[in-house]
Amino acid sequence: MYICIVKLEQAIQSNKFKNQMHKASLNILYTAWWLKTQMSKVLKEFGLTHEQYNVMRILKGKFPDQMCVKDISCRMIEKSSNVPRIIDRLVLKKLVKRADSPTDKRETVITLTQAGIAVLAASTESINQLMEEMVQMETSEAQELNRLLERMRGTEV
Amino acid sequence: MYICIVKLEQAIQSNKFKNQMHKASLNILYTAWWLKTQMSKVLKEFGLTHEQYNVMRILKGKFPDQMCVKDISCRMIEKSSNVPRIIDRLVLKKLVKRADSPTDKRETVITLTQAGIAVLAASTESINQLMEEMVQMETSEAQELNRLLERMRGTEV
DNA sequence: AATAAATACATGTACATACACTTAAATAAA
DNA sequence: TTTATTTAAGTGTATGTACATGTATTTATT
Repeated sequence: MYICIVKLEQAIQSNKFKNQMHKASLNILYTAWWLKTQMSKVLKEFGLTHEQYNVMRILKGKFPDQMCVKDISCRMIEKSSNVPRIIDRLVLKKLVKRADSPTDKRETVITLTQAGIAVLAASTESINQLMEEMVQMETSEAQELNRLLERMRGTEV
Repeated sequence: MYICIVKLEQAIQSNKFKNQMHKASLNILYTAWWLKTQMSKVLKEFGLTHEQYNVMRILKGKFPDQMCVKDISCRMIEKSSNVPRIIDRLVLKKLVKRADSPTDKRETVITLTQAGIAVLAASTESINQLMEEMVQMETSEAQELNRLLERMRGTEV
């Protein structure tokens, strides 16, 4: 049970925005923080961080194939994440395993373990449930939101 | 000069989205990361991090009045930021000064220094310029984006 | 074939986040 | 007034980010 502060003005106690665009950029940063915080609360019950979960989701996308670090990296939402170290922690928890690549000795290849698959399935179930409870939005609205976000990023300078 | 990867599908090399809502949440996280990265590149020229800049902007909002740590904290975009430590670094760079509160001995009060004001003004100028070059968006679109982001957060569970 | 360049990953450091805990001071309760 | 509670700030630790550097290996060049 939680109450969400809807308005950005309340959330950051300010209404001094240069223009709607400036407000939108702060709104995106705040909404991303809010999303991550809500999701992290759920993931914590499974002993996972948001980033560890992201790596596991990526691995699942190719499972049962192995993936090398760079292929995981380029699929991360936050590109400058330090994937080797996130993997270190997943290995310690025995949720993934790391091995030398047979084709390229520079690479290490990663796969989910059976434990990893189980934890991922359970946590994904909880995350999906959270999203359904938390976000009440029409598909058409979500679609428009996607369009506007890509419009925002979609320029060449 | 840079080229921005517009589409989320390209950015995270995936098109397996549960639904538009799921895609929208990834899109927000990715756009926030993209925004922060672009802004950080500019701020780096001034020796500032994104978070240090945020604290300085908040201080400017009340200048020349002093602000205590909790009043800064509750205005931060990312609420769990550790403001005392961000202030530590700004003090080291002599961009803000810290003093004991005269009215409440538990509090410390913070103000921008003259150097802080100058650095903030110059960096804000660069940030505004970046935003204008980078984002080509109509006011009406930005307004709609703000509406949808608040719609997304606007639920009680 | 020998050397140079590029690539893949790991590691080091400064900064930040998330969260628990400590300490001192202010406020409320007895 | 004394004690208990709450509050403000600071500190400690694990994790992550951003970026530079190191090391081994592969690919390209001569």
